[in-house]
Amino acid sequence: MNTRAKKTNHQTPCTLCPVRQLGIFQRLPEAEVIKVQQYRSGQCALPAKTLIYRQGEVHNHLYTMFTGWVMLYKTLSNGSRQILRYVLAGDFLSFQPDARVPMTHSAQTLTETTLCVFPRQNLMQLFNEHPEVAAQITLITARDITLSYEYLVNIGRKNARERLAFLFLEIYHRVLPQIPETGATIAFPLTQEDIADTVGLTLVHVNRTLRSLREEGLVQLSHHKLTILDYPRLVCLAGFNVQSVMNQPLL
Amino acid sequence: MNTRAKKTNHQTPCTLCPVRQLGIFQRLPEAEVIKVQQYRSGQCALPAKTLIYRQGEVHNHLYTMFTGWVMLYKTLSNGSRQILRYVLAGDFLSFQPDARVPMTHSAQTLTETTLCVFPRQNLMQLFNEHPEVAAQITLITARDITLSYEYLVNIGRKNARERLAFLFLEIYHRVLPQIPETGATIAFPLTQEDIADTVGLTLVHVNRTLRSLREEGLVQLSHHKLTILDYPRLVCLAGFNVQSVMNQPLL
DNA sequence: ATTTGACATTAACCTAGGTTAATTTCTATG
DNA sequence: CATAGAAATTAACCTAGGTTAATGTCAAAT
Repeated sequence: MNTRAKKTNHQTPCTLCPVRQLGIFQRLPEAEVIKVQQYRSGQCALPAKTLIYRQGEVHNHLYTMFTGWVMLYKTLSNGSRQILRYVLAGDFLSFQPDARVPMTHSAQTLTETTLCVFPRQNLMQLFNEHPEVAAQITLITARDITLSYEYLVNIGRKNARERLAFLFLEIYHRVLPQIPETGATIAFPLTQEDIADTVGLTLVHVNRTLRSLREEGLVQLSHHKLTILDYPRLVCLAGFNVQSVMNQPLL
Repeated sequence: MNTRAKKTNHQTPCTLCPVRQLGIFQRLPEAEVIKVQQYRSGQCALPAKTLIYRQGEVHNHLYTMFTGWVMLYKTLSNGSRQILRYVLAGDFLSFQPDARVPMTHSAQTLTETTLCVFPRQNLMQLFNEHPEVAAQITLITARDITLSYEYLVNIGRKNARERLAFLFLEIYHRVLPQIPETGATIAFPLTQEDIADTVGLTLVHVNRTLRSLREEGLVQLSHHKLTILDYPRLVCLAGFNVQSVMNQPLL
């Protein structure tokens, strides 16, 4: 967990950034190392399983995902964990209302990850100078809420098979924004325990449910590869709607 | 449901608005009637149980709650319902990334409600002219996500008693931002079915759980009045944290 | 090539919460 | 004040998913 962040040798220009609309962001001269709060350059590369920030601690940076997978989660006093969201290329990270208030959740990399770092202090200045960026941030945040609401429905009102189907479709469409062909495969770095903590089940029941989905020829998940076998039936089972999962255009 | 919105006789000046930070908003010459899309003045009063907008339909207005209770919810194809959030005085309503995309959830009044209406078209203009407002909107949105994440934990990783305890504390603190004395009572317009659809249980089990909480002297809920009997034990049971529920100051 | 620890898999058993359905308040309305 | 519909309450029974625990598989590290 104490691994140092590495400044990437090759600094991608923001014009090539997956978050193109945020290209107005100035590259910043410094970044940070996890936890230790040490400054580095505008992009930083983190190994898998690195804690980016921890629930209950103050954190003063904003990030944009360049590559990799990050999960946001909360830990309860009884030790259980609820995963809130997976952060993928182009997504925002660590946006909370007040910089002085401790983070209400933790963030950890699932895979090797490259982040773009923005010190939080400049945020108000940025809003003043670039209202389009402010609007963009607001829209992205609104999208995040929409997704979060989908998660609420998923956990609150669906059974195990429906919950997994939804999660797979959500992730698929965020990784590859297209309708999958039969047999389409993506990398899927979550463990079955991660899946369980995302959809509000136990890992044992996730395993049972995965078998059931596999036996019915809906999806195949093994060795961290996810294959969509029957997209239409999966969409129907999950009650899935692409809109709720994708970033929307500007208003 | 087709009830007309009434233009309130007495138009409260924005300076007296519960959402003080949004005082920069111009009062607008027109507002709207529900669904029918008919325009009225800047504030409108709605009776209880009125649909403000419906999931799947395009909706072109933004609202601020002046008084009353509104719930946001999604309906599934199997007929079940997940309530996403209760909107109280000072909160935002109907903010979605793209005005052209149909709403992903519905909004309905629980009580008599007064809303302040802002046509969505002016939003980008507003961002340009008043970056402080943009920042404020962004912060409120960020707070909404924080709350939504609490709901995820509540539904995904807590048992029935914990879920209800959390909901009661959340609502209490949003209605009356203070630590309740023993015996403190607030109006609580939700039915047991509403509670069930909020916390991912059935109404029968909500009723059982309410009895259990009452018998242990934690809370009393009857005739739409909620009484907090043992705040400390309730906080402990719910794993409740006030920060996650309240609006934060400006950054 | 082995070891080690993290993941995945399965089975047996159990319980929190769901289902159904009947009965009892409320509360709004004429 | 009578009545009807909505909301609350309760009981009996049931099942989806949880718990525990044993075993198997895989990939990184020596």
